[in-house]
Amino acid sequence: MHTLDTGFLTIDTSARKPIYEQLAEGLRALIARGELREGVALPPVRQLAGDLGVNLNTVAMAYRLLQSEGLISVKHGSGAVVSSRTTTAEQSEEEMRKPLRSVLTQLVLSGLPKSEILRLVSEELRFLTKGAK
Amino acid sequence: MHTLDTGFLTIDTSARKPIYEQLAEGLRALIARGELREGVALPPVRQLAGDLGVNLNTVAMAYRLLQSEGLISVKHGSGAVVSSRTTTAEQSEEEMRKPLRSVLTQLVLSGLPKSEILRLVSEELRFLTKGAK
DNA sequence: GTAAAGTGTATGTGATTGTCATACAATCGT
DNA sequence: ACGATTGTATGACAATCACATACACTTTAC
Repeated sequence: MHTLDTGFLTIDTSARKPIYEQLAEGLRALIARGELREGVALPPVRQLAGDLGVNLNTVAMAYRLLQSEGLISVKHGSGAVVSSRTTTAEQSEEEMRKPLRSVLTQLVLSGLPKSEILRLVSEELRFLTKGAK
Repeated sequence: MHTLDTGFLTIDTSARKPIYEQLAEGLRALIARGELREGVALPPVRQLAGDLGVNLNTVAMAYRLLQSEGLISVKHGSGAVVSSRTTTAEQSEEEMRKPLRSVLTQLVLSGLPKSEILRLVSEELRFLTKGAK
């Protein structure tokens, strides 16, 4: 498994999912958990790219994606800053359910009992909302 | 939103996710819920492809993917049959957690309260394990 | 104030991937 | 056996991803 890591972020270059997507996902998690709070500056694209060993444009793409979700504010010449802890673009309930259903289906098919799945979910949720203000 | 539909399966051609992946996902869900039970034959690739308006190879790719997960058995000349209700390849706990965390993160960032998320999860889980034997 | 350093952005290239059209091969029914 | 029905393999084309490089905006130092 080809993985790149900075301590805060881990990406798997052999995964089907694009690097810039994995990066956005990792940053999203950090923002959700409050490890990157509103107003905090994200590392410059070159620095993060260098740390991970990927191209700076790949990082830039992740930043633009997060910006389009309303989570960060990117400004040419200055940098990127966490701007919010909630996404702006609101999605329909069905759009939220579909990925959830997909993940739960996988867990069910893997043979995990319902109770164990619920335990996993609760644990992850607790972790995610730990740093809530 | 460009969507193709057969009543049982719905795919979104404008989505980032490949069609064959969406197809596999939909079929996985049908198997998990027990709407496609062990021994039942899947539609021929040409039929499903025709119904959806996609290429037969796209459907064939989905079938091969499901076969590699141990859910169905595909045989040249005969067809594809549901072979199991649990995936064979077992994944580490971390491999199962990662997609779950990603989905939950999205839900949290969308502003949904923890209680509401748990309700969603329970509801989907109940639906998924409804047709359990 | 202006230059240099530091920041994100735009452009173009090669490799990979997704979807398709078409031809091939295995199995089943009669 | 033969034809019909099924999955499979091959090759073409477009879209996407990650990269190298050059560009443009902001801040800092002096």
